[in-house]
Amino acid sequence: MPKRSYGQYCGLARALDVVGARWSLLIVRELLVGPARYGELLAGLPGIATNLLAARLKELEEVGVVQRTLDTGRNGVAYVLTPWGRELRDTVASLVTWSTPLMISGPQGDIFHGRWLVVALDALLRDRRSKKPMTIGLSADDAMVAVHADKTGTRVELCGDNQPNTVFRGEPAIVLGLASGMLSVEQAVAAGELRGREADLAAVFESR
Amino acid sequence: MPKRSYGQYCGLARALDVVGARWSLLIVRELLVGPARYGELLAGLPGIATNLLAARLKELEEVGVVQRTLDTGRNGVAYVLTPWGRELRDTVASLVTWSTPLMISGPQGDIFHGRWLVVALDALLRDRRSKKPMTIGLSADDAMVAVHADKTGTRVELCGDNQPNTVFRGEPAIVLGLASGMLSVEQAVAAGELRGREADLAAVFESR
DNA sequence: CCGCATCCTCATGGATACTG
DNA sequence: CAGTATCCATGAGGATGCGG
Repeated sequence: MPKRSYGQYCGLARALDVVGARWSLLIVRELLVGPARYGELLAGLPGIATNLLAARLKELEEVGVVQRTLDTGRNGVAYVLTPWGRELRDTVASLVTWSTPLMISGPQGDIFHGRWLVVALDALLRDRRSKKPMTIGLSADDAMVAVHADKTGTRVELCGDNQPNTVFRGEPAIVLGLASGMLSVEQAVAAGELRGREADLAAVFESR
Repeated sequence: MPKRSYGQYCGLARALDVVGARWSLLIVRELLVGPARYGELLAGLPGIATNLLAARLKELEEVGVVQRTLDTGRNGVAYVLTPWGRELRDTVASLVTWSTPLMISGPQGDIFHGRWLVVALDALLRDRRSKKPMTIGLSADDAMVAVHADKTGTRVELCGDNQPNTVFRGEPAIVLGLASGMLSVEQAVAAGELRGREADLAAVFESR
């Protein structure tokens, strides 16, 4: 909701009037993982200026995408997505899926947070009806894992090499509890599968 | 592809690095309907500055979303989406679907082009597996039409009132050739259903 | 005329300092 | 910790110029 509206009676244009501003969808990405404090958002959005985060949060709140809530337990406020805001999960997922050609080149010096895997894996694994076989690679600690998914199901393999972008090989194994269908955002967060290892995870990509 | 990259190894961030700039997705919207000349894009994107359109087209071409082609027939260049660019149809559709709460208030002075209906109707009617019943309203010339879609199928009704945002009523009729499943982008364009009446169509919205 | 390139102004974004 | 305030850099909007 930059003051700059496109002024077009078109769904796409109006949607972009609301979430098309720089950083807006990335804030939504952070909140798709779960409620977050201001400081956590700052940490999860490396590169954002603090005044911009404050401004975006205010805008997103005014238009009904984000809501400020009381953070019971720790005292203070936490930001949460409204039900309508949560529906942006589809949009975020489609962009993540679309971006795979941009991801296969590896990090290239870009910052990585394991937290982002929650959204990325959710997007890539969510609709297995699209039968396209895919391989998702990720490295955690000193191990590298490949998740192969096709119409026959999902297999997880341990790879010998730790470098991102490696050609996968190695013997099958079950690692990190990754299994077909378990990685809805809510499940992954609830299971705590990723929480503790966020700092260790290093790369995700899909080859197709 | 603003020079400003988010610098994050995250699918969403990299996607937004490519199509997150202002006007980029609206250009994609125009090209989803079909190839277009520079002047046609200018006309279809009211409010864009001509230098910005030129810049965006160059960026989108460099990253492989758009391609310049020879416009055989009329001599000159035409802009087309690459296969990868066409895959943004999913993203655009999800944003259009998400935007419906922003559309029910009506045009409110915003510009409207019937051409945009091709993308909007494609998005709203494309996946009838999501069984949510919906009503799409549109007015053409002096008639107002309601398309009701639910799990039982699609009905088209003619409404008595010409004003956008009217409560639908009236006797059933088939108007404009709107029928379930006929409105893939390609079909609508090929059938010329909308081409000739673009200037007449006035509103589309969904109530849910 | 179409397809841009240039120039100028101002809104928006980015970095950092500061405050309740 | 959770933001504001400030200042500078950058990108958008609008008018206009210009070559093919």
